[in-house]
Amino acid sequence: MRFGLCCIFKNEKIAFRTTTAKFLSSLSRAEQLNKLSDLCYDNSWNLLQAVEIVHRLGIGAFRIMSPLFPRITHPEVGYRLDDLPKGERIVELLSAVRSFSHLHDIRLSFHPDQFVVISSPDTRVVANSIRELEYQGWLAEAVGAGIINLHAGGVYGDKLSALQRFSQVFGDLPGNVRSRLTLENDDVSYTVSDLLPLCDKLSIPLVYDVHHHRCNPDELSVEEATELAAATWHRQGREQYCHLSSPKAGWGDGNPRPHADYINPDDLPDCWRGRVMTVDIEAKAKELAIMRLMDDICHEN
DNA sequence: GCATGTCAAGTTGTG
DNA sequence: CACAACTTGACATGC
Repeated sequence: MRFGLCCIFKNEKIAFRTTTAKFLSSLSRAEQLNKLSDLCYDNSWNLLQAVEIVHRLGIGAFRIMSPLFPRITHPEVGYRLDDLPKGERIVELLSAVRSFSHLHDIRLSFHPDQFVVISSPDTRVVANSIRELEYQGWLAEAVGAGIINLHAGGVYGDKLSALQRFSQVFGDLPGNVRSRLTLENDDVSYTVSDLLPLCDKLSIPLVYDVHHHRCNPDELSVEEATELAAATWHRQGREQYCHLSSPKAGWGDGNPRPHADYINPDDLPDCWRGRVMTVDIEAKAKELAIMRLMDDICHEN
């Protein structure tokens, strides 16, 4: 079992930068591109540092934050890498990330944020989502990331119609996105059993989030969901990918959805132990939570 | 410096 | 109806 870190660190000195469209719009175009160039260069450099640190810590996967290149798909202040003064040096850094990750078997992934909804009935939302996915597909190719993980989106009163729209848009996505796209069960709407038929039909691997499953259960047990999700990966000869977190407020009274700082080892399903799989750890204490969990598992028995 | 409000974007459930 | 929650706070601004 390999563990994955999501986006940022708690203690390590890695700080990804960002900016706002509002601030950029106060600058001339040349000033915008200069600022964005520095920022994207810094973020690419930090990404290379990040995968090196991850490897040093014995962590086997890393989720890359979506806004690595902030506002790149924004309608007013958006840009292309070619537009940036340091564009070529940025490409070299991305290439270095790919080489390092490949050499040391670090699995890289993306998780587009909540604004990417390809099942929306609103065509503008879908168009924006496709633009964002095209950006992430290109970036994933550049850094050697194999996964772009999405939620199914809203229900809009009818899950089947929503999934039908998902299916149609999926068919029109560029190949570098489609080959990386995965679907994850969420904590309010779509369960593993909601998604499995679509995953089977479109050959989309299913990322099984056990915390979401516990918040939003279906008729499947954790063991069954694990096996059924595994099949969607193994059919393609790929290693299964899952998500794990612990509830900040515990499993008793209160909202179990917010994530705790650390992982309670009891929340790690028994049937995951010893499996060949990747488990992204969604915990506020970031790499510290992963280190502690690996330590806890070591000292069990 | 440091505190505070703001930041492109969607959808749902809760109080 | 406002707001939190979601994979994740960082930055701009004003004192």
